[in-house]
Amino acid sequence: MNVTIKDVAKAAGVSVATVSRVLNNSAAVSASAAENVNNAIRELGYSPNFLGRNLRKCETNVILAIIPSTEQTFYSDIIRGMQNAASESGYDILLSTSNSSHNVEMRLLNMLFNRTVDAAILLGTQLDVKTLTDLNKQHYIALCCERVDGADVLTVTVDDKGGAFAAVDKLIKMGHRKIGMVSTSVNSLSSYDREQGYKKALEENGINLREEYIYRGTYDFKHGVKAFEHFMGLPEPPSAIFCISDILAASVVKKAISEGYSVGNDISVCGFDNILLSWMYTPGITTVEQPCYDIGRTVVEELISNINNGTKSNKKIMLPYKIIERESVGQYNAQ
Amino acid sequence: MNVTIKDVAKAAGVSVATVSRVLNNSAAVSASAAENVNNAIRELGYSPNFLGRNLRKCETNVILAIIPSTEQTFYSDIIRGMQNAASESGYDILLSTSNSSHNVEMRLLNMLFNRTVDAAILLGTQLDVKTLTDLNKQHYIALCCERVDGADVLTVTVDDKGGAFAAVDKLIKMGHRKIGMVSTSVNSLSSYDREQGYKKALEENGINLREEYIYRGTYDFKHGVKAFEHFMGLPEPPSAIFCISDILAASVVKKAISEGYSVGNDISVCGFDNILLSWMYTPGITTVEQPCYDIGRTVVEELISNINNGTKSNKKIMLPYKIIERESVGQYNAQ
DNA sequence: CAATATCGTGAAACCGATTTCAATTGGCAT
DNA sequence: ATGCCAATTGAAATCGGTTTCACGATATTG
Repeated sequence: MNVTIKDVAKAAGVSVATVSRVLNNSAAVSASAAENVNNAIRELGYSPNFLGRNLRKCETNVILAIIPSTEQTFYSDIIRGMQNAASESGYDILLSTSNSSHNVEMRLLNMLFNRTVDAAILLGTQLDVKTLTDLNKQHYIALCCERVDGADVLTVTVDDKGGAFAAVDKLIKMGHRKIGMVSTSVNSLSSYDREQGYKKALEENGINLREEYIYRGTYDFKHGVKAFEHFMGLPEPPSAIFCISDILAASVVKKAISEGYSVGNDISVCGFDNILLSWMYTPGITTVEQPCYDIGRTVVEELISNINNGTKSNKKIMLPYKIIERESVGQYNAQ
Repeated sequence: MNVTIKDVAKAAGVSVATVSRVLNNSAAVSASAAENVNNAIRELGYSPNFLGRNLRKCETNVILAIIPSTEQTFYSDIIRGMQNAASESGYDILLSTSNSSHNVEMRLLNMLFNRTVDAAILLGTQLDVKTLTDLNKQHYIALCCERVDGADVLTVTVDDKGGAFAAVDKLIKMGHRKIGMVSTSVNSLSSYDREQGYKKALEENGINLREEYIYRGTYDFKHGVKAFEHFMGLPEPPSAIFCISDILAASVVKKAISEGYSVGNDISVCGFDNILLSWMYTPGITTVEQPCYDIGRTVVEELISNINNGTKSNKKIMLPYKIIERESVGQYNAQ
């Protein structure tokens, strides 16, 4: 049924070894033989079976990227960066979603064990430090966007703490003293780091931390609404709210508007990520931009460099953020 | 270095054939032999190499889904549906993005030729009818969300024309007579079908079609802004605007608000897709919902059924839409 | 001119699994 | 005790490539 390298060899009147050499430019082949082979390939419509090839070479040139969910447009540019970097080295990126499920993640990582892919990139993971470190000893893996404390694994993230610090510091410089934060209670170090940045900004500006000003929920947009309700129920509601994601920020903004607030005047809201939504919203949402494309490129470049050199650099790379000013944040005005 | 089936066989004191039988439950193996094998597998930490396995079985149990871009959250539920349906049959879904590039798409489809995957699903494609039909003769492929006229290929979409008809008919029933449409000039039949639904609704309600009421750009959100400017520059601007996507609708709404319009009162805007954004926007955007999860499930179920039966049903399946009413559409009020 | 290096080539081993086929074993009926 | 059948089992073929190695032919060197 399918045309194999043997058929090509027969049609070209050469051995399979010669065909293979032509396919891979792996050794000198006479011009006439090469021409015969190429003609045969064209005539027969031959395409090499990668299962045979990969089995022999013990490599697939495929890198698996596991994303928690496709719900956030956030990953779009990261993936583009990954794919560009990968294709420059002859690799392909395959995506799969884990739905933040430990079981699904393990099932997907099985593709590493069974050699379907050469490496895996985890954009957020449910695995613990030990599992990750062990995994990294046997295989090529990397963490992206979400670090894991103590895991000795190649990791590329934005400067979460720095970005949060800069955003909150900016709010303070604009006169805000009562600043709420919408964070998560889930086991996520990016949230934790952003909280640290928030706290540092308060501290450096001589503002006391108030526990009731930190709301912890999940990444789900519904928690933006709940956070806003919580803050506005306080005796002294904050005049500005810093959110660990644009989705949560948009949700806070929506609720604020529906309650009759003028966002950017009565209350300021700042997000994180700079996804399309923050640009499109009315009012535009001030946010901390992640260098998504570069994050994607960097993690793949480092990973392929490890593969090619047979090393495990396990670098921890932190890329710079950028503050994007829009209309959802304004000068503090005492009423 | 790596532990193979041979190592397991040696450790368990049986032949590789017996190990294989245990791995696949393919034939009767004595309880004692099975136990030895399982112990050896556990002790050695053995995981079968799928390249060898797949090479021999001529199957990978992997389906490739090619999405034009990850930019639109729209695909999230479709992919979830695909993955659920796939895993029920022991398949995995791999995603890749083509960035709407013909070249990238062909490079990805190469995974079909080289047997890296068993089948491919195209969510939008740059390929022409002949290429698709030929491809479908040699391999298992399917179209999802975006049909191609005349392509004899399994296709699953929403009822684009029906959804657009219902949305525009609703606008008319609410008193609107001057209705703009934001469409695309790109080669996309979903846009075309939605235009047909728009035209049909006008016709059935005895409203003359005005060419200047149809703006054609691309899917890029910037075209929402341009469309709005175009419409408002007309001598008789429309009182309602129907958009072929929520992204474009949100962009129209943003521009309208920034121009001082009260969306839902001064002007009505309706989208298509029902992505998260349409819910989160202020005002909430009235839209036509696609049954994304079911679309994903259905296309995978049909595809796997084709693979298992060795058939090519090439069905054209159209799933029902649902109108979601929010605040961006209101009764026509003559000013 | 002899000795040696280089080039092009094919036969065969190999990657790691599955599957066919034949052989061995044990149980049961006669 | 003999014959027959079913249940286990392993040797070997196979999937489709890549790569090693040996060999003959040609080119280069002293």
